[in-house]
Amino acid sequence: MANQSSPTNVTIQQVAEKAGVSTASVSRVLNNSSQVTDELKARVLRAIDELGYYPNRAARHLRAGVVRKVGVLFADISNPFFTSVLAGIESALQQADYVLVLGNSNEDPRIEQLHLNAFLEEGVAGIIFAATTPVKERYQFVLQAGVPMLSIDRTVEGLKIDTITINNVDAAYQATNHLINLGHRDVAFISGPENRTTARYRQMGYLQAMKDAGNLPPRIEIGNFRQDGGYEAMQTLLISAKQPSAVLVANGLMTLGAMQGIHEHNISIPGGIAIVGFDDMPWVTSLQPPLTVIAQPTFEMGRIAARLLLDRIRTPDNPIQRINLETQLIIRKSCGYPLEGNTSITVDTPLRSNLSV
Amino acid sequence: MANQSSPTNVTIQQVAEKAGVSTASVSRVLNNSSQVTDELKARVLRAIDELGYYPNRAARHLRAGVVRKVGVLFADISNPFFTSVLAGIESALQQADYVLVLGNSNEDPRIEQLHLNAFLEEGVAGIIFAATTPVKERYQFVLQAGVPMLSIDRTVEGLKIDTITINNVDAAYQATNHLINLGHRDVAFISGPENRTTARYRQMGYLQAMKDAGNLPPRIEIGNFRQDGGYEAMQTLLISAKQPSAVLVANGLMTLGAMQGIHEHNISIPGGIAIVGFDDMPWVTSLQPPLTVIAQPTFEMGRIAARLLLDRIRTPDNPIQRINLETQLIIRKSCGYPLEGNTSITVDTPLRSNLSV
DNA sequence: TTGTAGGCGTTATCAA
DNA sequence: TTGATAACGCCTACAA
Repeated sequence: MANQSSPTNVTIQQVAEKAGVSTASVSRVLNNSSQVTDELKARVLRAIDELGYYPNRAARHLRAGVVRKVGVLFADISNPFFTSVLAGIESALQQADYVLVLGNSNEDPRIEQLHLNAFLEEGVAGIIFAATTPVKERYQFVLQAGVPMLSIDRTVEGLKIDTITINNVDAAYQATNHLINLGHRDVAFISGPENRTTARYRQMGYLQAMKDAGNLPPRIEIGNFRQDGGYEAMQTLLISAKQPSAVLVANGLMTLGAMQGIHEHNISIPGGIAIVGFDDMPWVTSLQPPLTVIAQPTFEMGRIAARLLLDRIRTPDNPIQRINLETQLIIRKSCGYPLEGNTSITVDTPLRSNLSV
Repeated sequence: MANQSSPTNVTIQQVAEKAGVSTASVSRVLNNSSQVTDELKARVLRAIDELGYYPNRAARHLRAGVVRKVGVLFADISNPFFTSVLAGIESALQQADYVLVLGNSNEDPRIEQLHLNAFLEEGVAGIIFAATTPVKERYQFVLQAGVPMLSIDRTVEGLKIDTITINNVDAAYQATNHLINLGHRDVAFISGPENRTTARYRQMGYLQAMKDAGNLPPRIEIGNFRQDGGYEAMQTLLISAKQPSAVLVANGLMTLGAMQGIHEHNISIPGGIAIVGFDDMPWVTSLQPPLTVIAQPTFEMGRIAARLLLDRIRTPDNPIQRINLETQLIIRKSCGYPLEGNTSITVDTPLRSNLSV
């Protein structure tokens, strides 16, 4: 009894016939609109059940002109950071009865364009994305098509769209400061690709903190935001003439690579080297020692992004919002205790934000 | 110049008018079908460009009755295991020019039903899912609607659908054997929820290995497949009268929890306790020591699942396939070296499969 | 080669 | 309260 070409081919027509009513009545029952006799309603519902009827969204959408569907385009869906954000988005969309269409650009602007086009054709009501490039021209056509976009995690300079990020500068500043307060003077920074705004801003925070601490000499290695990048950057630091006594790593995957590098050199943490990572990922408490990290509210970030986008869809002309979320420096054991007693940061307490992007 | 309610509201009509041709001609250009004058084509394309026209998929789908769109419904999208599978699916779908609609059931059968309904309404051509329950009746209605399903990671007994899993029994058997060959006699197993087929099969493999090794006494703790579950199960084992000398953990997140528990008790690995985990996740090489694990081919699993489903969509009446993928025991440093010299397992070599589900 | 027109499944308007 | 019908945007016979 396999269905031929088109799945779910029972229509409102057939339901109407079976129930002995008009299609209009069936429609009314479906949308439980106002006035329908209980008797009629019952007949229709029975017919629906017996036939295994499902409304066809394509037809609904065509008719209504409005679509409860949102496109989500990430740059690397296997990065746990994005995964967690995705979970937040999914949660909010589901609550609002929106469907989520997912794409992965894999950091490739070409693939990104493909997905954006597919989203437009699919008729999504809005798009949440993490841009692969900072070139605003690549994204204009979506806005021109009347589809609102929301940029998450990264910013696209000059593009007038809602944006949700974390306080990158401040977060890196505080983390660096934490290390400096513990007595470290040689604090290195493993950064990310320079065309990524997150990398740039975090680097700014790091540099500022080093400067404010009396012009300590900065030391920066650039990684690729992936595990191998963190590993290699750490190698470079460790085999250099003068090893840093502490290091701040700009994202979660690179932190893993860096840890591996440190272990392989049999250097103790925090005795031999102190380390602060980004992202409070599931594994950080299982590392040895448990990691001090800058926690981003990833799930919340996704939730807020989705809500903001839905608002925008409803009221397109509201003022553009750029939301900057607070991070939290979570102190565990990878940095040790004060070498000089002057730290003011408390364990597990959110930081004040006194710097902003 | 913000668009009102409906996005992308320029239609084939308007393009036709602007180009001074009929809608049929525009359509022909769009689907670059056979015969159209280059001159006409050029005019149409220009009009399309100037108006920023995008075809409306709802209308197309309504017309065509067939949809290049697949639903993916996972039980926990923030579990990195699923994330990696998802990446594989996305990759295959994108290649085939299919759109991916994502849902997260959060292990809740009610939400699962909601998503399945939404998928049907959305008109997906097929569904890939990880079942929240083993009750086949919950899924029948999808098949009755003519939409093929593919079960991934888990099986739904009695449901005649394509299924793709790993050789759970064999994998657990081999891993347990590895520990036994290293001289361990008290090997515990941290299992998962009993209504999950993966947990059941892995447990079977463990029990069989213990039995085959001369009826070694098994010891099983049930966790929830999440991090806290692994932590608690490990606590129970460690504070018990007789600590096991080795433990096998049934999934990746629980392994993290177990590691944390071990570290907190200041027990050395593998000296104090040996551990083998499931899933070769990004973090396992950064743990101290690097973890010996059973690696599932997660990305490939997703890819194969997507391809299989697309095949099924094209040819619905082909015989049902149940694909069982090989795993690989990757030996690192969390089990130590042979206490009695009789292991036959090589580092990083795929295992033979001599047991099957 | 190009145009006309009907219909895909639904909902909303209007009439009964 | 219920029914008939037009329209959403697109594609494809069929006609010109």
